[in-house]
Amino acid sequence: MENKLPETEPSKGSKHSYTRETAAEGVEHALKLLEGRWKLIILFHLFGGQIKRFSELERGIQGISQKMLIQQLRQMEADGIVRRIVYHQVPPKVEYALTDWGQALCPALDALLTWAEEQPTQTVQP
Amino acid sequence: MENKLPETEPSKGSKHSYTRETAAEGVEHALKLLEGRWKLIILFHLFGGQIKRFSELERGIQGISQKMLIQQLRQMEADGIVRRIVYHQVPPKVEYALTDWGQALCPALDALLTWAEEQPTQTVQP
DNA sequence: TATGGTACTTACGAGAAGGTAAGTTAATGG
DNA sequence: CCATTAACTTACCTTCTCGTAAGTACCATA
Repeated sequence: MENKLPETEPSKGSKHSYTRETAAEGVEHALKLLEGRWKLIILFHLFGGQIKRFSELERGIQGISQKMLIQQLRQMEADGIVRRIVYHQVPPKVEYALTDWGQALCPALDALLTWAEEQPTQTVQP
Repeated sequence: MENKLPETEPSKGSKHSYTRETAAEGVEHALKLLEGRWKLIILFHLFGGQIKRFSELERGIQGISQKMLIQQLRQMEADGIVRRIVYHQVPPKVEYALTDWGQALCPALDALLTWAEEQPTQTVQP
């Protein structure tokens, strides 16, 4: 049984070569950066070069707590996805933006979104 | 500061149009299908049209328990990613393969892998 | 001296996810 | 009659994630 897809395994043309294990690890590593109840929504608030203050994000994201907002932002900052810009003022002002690499997530998320759109409707047999 | 990426937000050319919230939900939905300690490694064992028995997967995946293997396979089956082929024999024989849609994950995972490869090396300031 | 605004930080608890180990089923060969 | 084999299933426990709620620091203003 042959399959007609142009690619049957990821990374056929990559500069790296992967085994099943290292490819899975690589993708797992990428997914770990995106896992977290609030990361994607934060990401989408910052895509397109947008720069937002902490309080703007807090107001813009329905249901998030300060603790979670800060936690997810800090993780993404540590991962190199988010840039933190501090103004030394009182009251404090801190802005958040994506790094170039963070912005580069777009096409990848787009591919996932497109894939998800094609999900066949489930046929449930009783 | 301008960013040079051709796309600044996901799904510019999609047949669907997304708000920040619906796009985030869509990607979250896609990620949820892939989350789980063992799903990716299973996926990579089945990519390329491979068909494997339960016991082959069990032997091929280092450290997985039967409980987890079955759990993750069943979830992916319910999600339409994995196909389950039962032979009515004793002792039992059950094979697992990817659906066409499951195979179509490849380019999306490839995009993620490529993105992850480009992660800049972190500069940690003491 | 008291109040407010912004960006955090901490303590505590509930629930989900994952691990280990043992049990179940059903036909077949000895 | 008993053991074997493959594919599960169940009970129980630990660990991780997330949520709520409250507190902190700093300076400006009234």
